[in-house]
Amino acid sequence: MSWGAMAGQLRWGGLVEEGWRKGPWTAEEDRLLTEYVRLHGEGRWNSVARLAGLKRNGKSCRLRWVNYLRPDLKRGQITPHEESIIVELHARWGNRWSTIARSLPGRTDNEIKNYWRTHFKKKAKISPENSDKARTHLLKRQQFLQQQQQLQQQQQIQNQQLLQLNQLDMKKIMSFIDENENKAPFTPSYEAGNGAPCRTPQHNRGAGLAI
DNA sequence: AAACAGACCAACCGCCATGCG
DNA sequence: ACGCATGGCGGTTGGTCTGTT
Repeated sequence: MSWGAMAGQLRWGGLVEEGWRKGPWTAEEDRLLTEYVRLHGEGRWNSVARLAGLKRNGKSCRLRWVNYLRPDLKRGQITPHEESIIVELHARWGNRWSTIARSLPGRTDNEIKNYWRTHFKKKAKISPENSDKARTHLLKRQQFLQQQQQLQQQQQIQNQQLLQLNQLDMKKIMSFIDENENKAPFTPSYEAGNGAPCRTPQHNRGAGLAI
């Protein structure tokens, strides 16, 4: 565990009122949530705690999935093209981040919001005398981020290949379950048992789910 | 080498909209 | 029509990382 995660757990005290955990997510929690969504689909977030054995409230689970775990997320630096779209759409819609995010596949409202705040909100504060410094600073940082992005892209390709393999496996498992439903009970290691994969269309109205 | 400043981003909170009984 | 549960959205906070002084 990283120092950050440790600090987070110390700060948040692990368990809080009603037994819900707060603070940074662990790899194990991510795994449980991913597994839950793969089996039950998105939605019914308040059931996640019960069904996946997570000590997180529904809101926290949804946020984690939407902003971080979704397989279709495009990680890494915002491209100049995306930036121009953000600028244009912000001029049109203002701070309607989820609306803007709908026009940028793979980007979340949170990501765009953060990007806007750091790149544009503060630009107004940059005075002429220190704008050069800021520019070179930004340039160096962007070079660094570009390197990071290349690494992440490589990793993402590997992850997607892995995911495809997993999905194939899941299909096999699900068809196996279907075939054997009345023969032998399938008991995964976590509680996925009450069989209510309720993903209604009306639950997909938010930006996070729209592609 | 250490202190500091700023950028970045994950995660939380509160409010609001919607669906359902 | 009403109240409750749930989910979505925007704003904010706080920790980490990196570059600068």
